[in-house]
Amino acid sequence: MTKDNMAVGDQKYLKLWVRMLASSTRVVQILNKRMKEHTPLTLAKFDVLVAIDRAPGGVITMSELSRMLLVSNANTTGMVSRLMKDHMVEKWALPTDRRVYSVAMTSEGRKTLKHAIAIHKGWVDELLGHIDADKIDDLIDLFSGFKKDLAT
Amino acid sequence: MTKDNMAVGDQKYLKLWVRMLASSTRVVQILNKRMKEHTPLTLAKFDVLVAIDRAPGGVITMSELSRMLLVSNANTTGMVSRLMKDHMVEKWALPTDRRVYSVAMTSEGRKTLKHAIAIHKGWVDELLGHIDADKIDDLIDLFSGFKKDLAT
DNA sequence: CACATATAGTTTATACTTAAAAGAAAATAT
DNA sequence: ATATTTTCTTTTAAGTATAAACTATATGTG
Repeated sequence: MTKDNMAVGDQKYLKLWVRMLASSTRVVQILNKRMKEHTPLTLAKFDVLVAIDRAPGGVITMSELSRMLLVSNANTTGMVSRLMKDHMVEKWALPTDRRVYSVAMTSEGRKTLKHAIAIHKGWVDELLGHIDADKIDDLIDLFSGFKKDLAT
Repeated sequence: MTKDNMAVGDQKYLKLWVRMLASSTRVVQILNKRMKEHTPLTLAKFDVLVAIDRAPGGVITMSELSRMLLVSNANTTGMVSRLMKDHMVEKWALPTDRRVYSVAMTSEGRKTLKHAIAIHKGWVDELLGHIDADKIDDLIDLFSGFKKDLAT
């Protein structure tokens, strides 16, 4: 049964969306609160460091960072500025194209991230732990399916 | 298989969480953009109006609104202020307890919401439409399960 | 009554987010 | 060569979110 043959007045997709959004909002709130309590990072700053860490060589441009994080370039400018003030990352213009900036972690950033990754994983395992493990692969596939279609 | 007997180094919960968060973030971005294009509301303002609409008699206090929306009281103050400036809601102190404020929609708010609800439902059906309908009840149960445990 | 405590809401300071406009540098087209 | 366009990033203005401090009111308790 797809959208096409759903009964008029059926609210199932809406109900699912409301609960899914409430769940992820709540998990984000908890992860953010714990991250602030246990590290010098916020969840948003953690996400930036993870994206830099995953880039080849640990170096990434501002635009690539925006794409990874699903945020605007304007937001990336602000996040990187705040992380520079925190001495977690550094940034320099490419000599070959001075419009482009490279961003990388400082040693303090790498050390902070290493700790944060470990405790973050534990929290996620805890907060999602009620989900049956034999359902997880299906769910991963389900959410992967969102990526494709979703143009604005 | 629960968290207790998961293999060391298993990243399945983390992978699931990353995809779930990316999916809901993307859907929120799209819904917000469309809401701003097609109504005088943002998605956050829409959520406030929906919560008021669901309250008995269409009247709700600031604190109840905060609980419904899973946001801080401070944020509710700001949201309601902006919606008052838009002439979508009104607010008055209870005569029996002047600390407490009642919030309700104006007729303009109700008219705007009615239109917004209809088009929002269509967008959700579209954006979640790739999910098999026979999985939906299970998924609703799954996300309902998040609510219970999740203390900070 | 007076004083302590609790409750409802707002203010302030800060962080994160976007769209739109602007700036700077590079690429392309005369 | 120079003008135009494109690309990369930042700035600006506004909205959304929180914690912590504060105001106002209500409710004890002696």
